[in-house]
Amino acid sequence: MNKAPRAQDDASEIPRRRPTINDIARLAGVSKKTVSRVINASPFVRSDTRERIEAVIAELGYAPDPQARGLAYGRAFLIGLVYDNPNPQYVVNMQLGLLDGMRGSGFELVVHPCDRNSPTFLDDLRAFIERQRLFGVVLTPSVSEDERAAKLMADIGCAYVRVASVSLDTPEHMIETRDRLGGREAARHLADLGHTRIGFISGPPTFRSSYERRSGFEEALNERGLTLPKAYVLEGGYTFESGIERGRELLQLEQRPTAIFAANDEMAAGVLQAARQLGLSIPEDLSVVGFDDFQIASRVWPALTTIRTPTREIGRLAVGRLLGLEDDDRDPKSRLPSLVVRDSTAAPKTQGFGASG
Amino acid sequence: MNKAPRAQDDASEIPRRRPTINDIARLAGVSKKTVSRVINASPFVRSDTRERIEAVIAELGYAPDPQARGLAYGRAFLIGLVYDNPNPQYVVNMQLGLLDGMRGSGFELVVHPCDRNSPTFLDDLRAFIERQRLFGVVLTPSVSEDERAAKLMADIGCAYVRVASVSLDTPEHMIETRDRLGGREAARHLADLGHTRIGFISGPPTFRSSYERRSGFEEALNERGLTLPKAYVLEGGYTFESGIERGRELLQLEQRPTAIFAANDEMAAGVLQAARQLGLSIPEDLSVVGFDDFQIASRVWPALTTIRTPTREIGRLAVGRLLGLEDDDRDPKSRLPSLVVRDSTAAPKTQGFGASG
DNA sequence: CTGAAAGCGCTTACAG
DNA sequence: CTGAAAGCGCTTACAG
Repeated sequence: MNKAPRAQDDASEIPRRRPTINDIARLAGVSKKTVSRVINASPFVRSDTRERIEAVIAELGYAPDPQARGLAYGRAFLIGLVYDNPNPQYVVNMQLGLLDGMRGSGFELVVHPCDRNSPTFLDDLRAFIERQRLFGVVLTPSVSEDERAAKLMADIGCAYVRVASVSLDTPEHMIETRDRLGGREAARHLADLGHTRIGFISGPPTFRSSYERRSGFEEALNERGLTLPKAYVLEGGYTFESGIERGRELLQLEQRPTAIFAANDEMAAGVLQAARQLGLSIPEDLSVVGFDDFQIASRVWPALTTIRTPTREIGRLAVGRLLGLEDDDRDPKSRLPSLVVRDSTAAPKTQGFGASG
Repeated sequence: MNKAPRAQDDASEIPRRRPTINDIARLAGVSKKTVSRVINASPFVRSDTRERIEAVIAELGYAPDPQARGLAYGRAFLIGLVYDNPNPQYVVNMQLGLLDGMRGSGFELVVHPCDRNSPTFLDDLRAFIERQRLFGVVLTPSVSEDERAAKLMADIGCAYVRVASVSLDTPEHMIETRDRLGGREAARHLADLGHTRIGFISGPPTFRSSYERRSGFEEALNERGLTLPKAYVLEGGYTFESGIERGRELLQLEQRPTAIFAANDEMAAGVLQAARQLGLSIPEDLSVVGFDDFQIASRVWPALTTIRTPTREIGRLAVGRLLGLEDDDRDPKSRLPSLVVRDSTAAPKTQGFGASG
C-alpha cells in the first residue's frame, strides 16, 4: 500500500483521522457493503476478497463505530447487567466474568442495580433497556427469579439470560448455578466429621437459592440417615445481623446443635460472632459452614469452611450465551459449587447427648 | 391534541412505534432543529415554542435516541469508570455514586477495570475510550494517579475527572478525598485515649493515599507532642495478609506499641488476626484503627474503629463535575473522611514503659 | 458473490 | 429566534 505524496484524491490515500468503512472500501477496492459483510462475518464473501479487506483493516487498525452500527442495526452494542444482590463481592465478580466473556467482541458492559420492591422497578428497567436499545441483559439473583422482569424482556424483544440456582426458563435463557449441589457438599462434610445434631439458617424466601441450598443440604443429610428437625431450621436474611440473631437462637436451644450450616458467608460470620458472645469455641464446641467463599470467609476468625461459588465463571458463560457463542464449558466442574475446608469445622467434641429428631 | 381517526397523513397523527424527533417536530409544528434545541437546552428558543414542544415530548414520552445523538455529536452518551482498586466494596460504592450523579441525565455507565502494570494498559485504555467514543471517564486510585493515563485523556480529547487523595491536576479535573484529614482523625483519637507508643502500617507506595494517610497521622501526632519512630512504621500492601505480617512484626518488637493504625481496614483486620495469634486481647492489650469503614470493619471481632470514606458521595461529585453541573456540595463535610469509633480501641492498659523516640 | 440506494435519528454549520 | 440541507458511519432490503 503506497502512500501517494499529496494527492488528495488518490484512491490509496490513508486518512489521518479515524478510518471509516469508506476508507477500507476505497483502499481494498470494494464497496462498503462488502466491508460490512466482512465485519459481520457474513459467509457470502469470496475468501480472497475477504483476506484483502482484512489486511486493510489490520493495516489501518480499523474498528467499526459501534454507534453507527447500532443506529443502523437498531440495537446498541451494549450488554446490561441487572442486579439486586447487595453483596459487593458478588457484583464485582459477576462483572469481571461478564467482561471476560465479552472481551474482543466489541461490546461494552453497562450496569443497572435495581430494587424489585420499588414501585418504579419495571418502568426503570424498561427505560434502561429501551433508552439505549440494549443488545441484551444478564439478570442475576434475585431479580433473575422475577417473572415480571423476564416477561418484560420478552415483551420488548430484548435478549436475556437469567442466572439462577435452578432452571426457571427455557434452556437458552438460563445459566444454572446448581446451589443444591453446594448444599449437599456441606451436608456430607458435616456428616463425615460425625455431626448428628445439625442446625441450619436459611436465606430469605425471596431468593430461590435459599430453597435450593436447604433442599440439597437436607437431601444429603437424609442419605446419611440424618435428619434436620424443624426446631433446628431458622430463617435468616442473608445478612450478618440475621446470622448473629439466628445463631444465638440455635445456640441457646436446650440441646444446642454441634454444627450449623448458614446459607451464606455473611450469616456464617454472624454465627461466629454469636458463638463468641456465648463463650463457645470454634470449632471445638461448634462447627460452622458458610456458602459463597467470598473474602469475608477468610478474614474472620477462625476462617470459614464454606462452599465456593464460581461467580466469575458463571458470568463468563452468561454473556457467551447472550452473544450466541457455543458454551465454552471446557471444565464443566469448574462452574459447580465446591467445598473449601478451613478452620471452622471439626469433629464434634461431645457425643452421646443423642441426636434429636 | 386530537387524534385523527385514520388519516395516515394527518399532521397530528401519533405514531405507534417509538417516537422520533420528526414526530415531535410534526406534532409541535416546528422543525426538528428547534426540537433539537429544546433537547439540548439551547437558550435560543422562544419560551412559548419551548413549552409547546415540551408538552408534546411529555405526551409521547419521547426520549432522544442516544446512539443517533452520539453519532451526530461525535461522542457517545456514556461515562466510563476506570479503576484498578481491587476492593469490591470500593468499586461498588463508587459505581453507585456515579449512578446517583448521572440519574436523569440520559447517560449510562460503562466499567473498565485495568492493571497499570500490564504492558497493554495504555493501549487497552485508549481502545476502550475511542472504540465507543466515550463522553468522559472517571479515574479512581491508583490509576487516577498515573500521569500517563491523564496525559492520554488529554491527548485524545476525552473529558476526565481524577479522584485522588490530593490534587494532582487542574481543579476541573480533580475530586480530592483528602485522606490526610482521616489520618489526622486517627491520630487524635489514639492520642486522646492516652496512647504514646503507636505503630503504623502504611499502604504500598504505588497509592498516593499511603503517603497522605501517614502524613496526616504523623502531623497530628506531632501536634500532640507525640512522635512516630521509624521502627514503628512498616510498609504494608493494603492487603489482609500484609496486615497479619506487619502486625506480627510490630507486636514482636521488644517494646511493642499499645496501638496500631493500619492504613486500611483489610490490614487492620490482619492486625487483629496477628494479635490473636500472639495471645493479645483487643482492645485491652492493643488498640487498632483501620481506614475505609468497609463492611469488613463491622464483621471482624472486635468491630474496628476506623475512618469512614464517603466513596459513594465522592462518586456522585465526580460525575457531576464531568457532566458540567455545578458542584452539588450541600454538605461539604459529608465528603470528608470521618472517625467511626467501635470496639477495637481503648485507653492503654499499661503505662509507664515510657514512650519511645 | 458483490454493489448502489436509501435510511437509522439525531446534530452541525450556515442562512435568514 | 427558527429552518432547510448535509452529514455522522454504519446496515437493511433490493438488485444483479
